[in-house]
Amino acid sequence: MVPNEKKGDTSTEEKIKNAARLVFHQKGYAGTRTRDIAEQAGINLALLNYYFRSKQKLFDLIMLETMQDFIQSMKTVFNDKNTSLQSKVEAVASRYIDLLIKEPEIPLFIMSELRANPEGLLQKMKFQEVLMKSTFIRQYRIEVVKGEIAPQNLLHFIINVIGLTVFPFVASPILRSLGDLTKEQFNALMVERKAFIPKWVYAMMKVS
Amino acid sequence: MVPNEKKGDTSTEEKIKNAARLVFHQKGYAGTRTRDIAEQAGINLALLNYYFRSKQKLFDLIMLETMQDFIQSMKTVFNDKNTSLQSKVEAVASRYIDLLIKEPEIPLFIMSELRANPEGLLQKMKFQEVLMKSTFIRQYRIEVVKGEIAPQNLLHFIINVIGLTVFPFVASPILRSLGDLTKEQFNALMVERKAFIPKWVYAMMKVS
DNA sequence: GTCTATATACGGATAGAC
DNA sequence: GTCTATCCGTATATAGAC
Repeated sequence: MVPNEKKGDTSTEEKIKNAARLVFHQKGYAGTRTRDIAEQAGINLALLNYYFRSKQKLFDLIMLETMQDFIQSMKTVFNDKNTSLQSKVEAVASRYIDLLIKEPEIPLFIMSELRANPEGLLQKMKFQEVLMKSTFIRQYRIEVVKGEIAPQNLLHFIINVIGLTVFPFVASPILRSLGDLTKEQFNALMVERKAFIPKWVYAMMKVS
Repeated sequence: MVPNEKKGDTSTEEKIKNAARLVFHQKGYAGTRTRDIAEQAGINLALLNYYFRSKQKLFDLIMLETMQDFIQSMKTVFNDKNTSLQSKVEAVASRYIDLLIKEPEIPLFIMSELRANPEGLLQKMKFQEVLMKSTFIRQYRIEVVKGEIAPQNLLHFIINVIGLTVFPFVASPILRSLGDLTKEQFNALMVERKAFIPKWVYAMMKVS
């Protein structure tokens, strides 16, 4: 029987990767047992080592892919020369919120694992280069010069856009408990924010 | 030799607790080895179990204390009937930023550990009651009625205040890498935010 | 109360049959 | 490629001497 490796996610290797992504995202590296992954994938524990050599190697792979997905999805938006700064903020908020409704554990996963591994991955991803040299940032600087935006530190702007978008997902257990919200009610609240965030950010950035 | 139990942190029990707090906050429950705690405390591993029975019991204690400290420090602010809403936002931002500069790992610690343990602690802490029945929230509602604030969902207001304050500390590895900042430069940026956040929040909340 | 030595359990990884 | 059985290091926890 030839395994259907091209059909997408049915190959054993893909099943393991998908299971690993799920479990690692939920429990982090230290909290995950290879046995959990094997069970989730519906395969035998030995196969995990057969395909990926070790827990660490499998984790590194998932971590890299996760961060790439998270960044790559924004590169296009940031560097579109045909859209205004404000519409870029709209696009970022909208896309991230859609993504995070599907995979809400990603930010906490990335940030938790990054505290252990300080500089390793961050430089490899050239995070700084991708964002800081983008059209997005150039447009921001232009608006500051034109007086449309108060001349605060650029990082405040970035923190605010990302924070308003991502933070509620990081803190969702607390927020859901505070408002006594179901998962659906919480998600609806996040969808509301898609329209608010660009307006909010612009209002903030007029403040000196 | 009588151990100086009253002198503060010199008793063995306190030494272990302080070490445990430090290590758990940095590495989380799963990532921490009891040996790390013993070493950090400068005591023998067996003493840890002598005083606290198990890793789990010690962790539960630290977790509870950490969350209480985090909430308790705000109860006073939230319920002060003699200060305006805006000055409460100022006080919250200012106090949290001071606290987080001293102990920046706390938010990530709480949120990471909360994703595992869903409802257990949150209800025990009566988070909802403390905040939702506070003077802070009553004043917010009054300003909405008076038309000073656009009638958005109350949770957006809370998410925004807390998010703008806490998020940068959660994401600090990424942000520091983005801006190529030393710890000191990062902290200075956070101090700047003390003054900005109340202004920003007010500007946002006028937006419909 | 504090130590050394040790029991016990658990998790990652491999050997080897099929 | 996939399984069962097992090895072996590591981590929590306890026993027992001092």
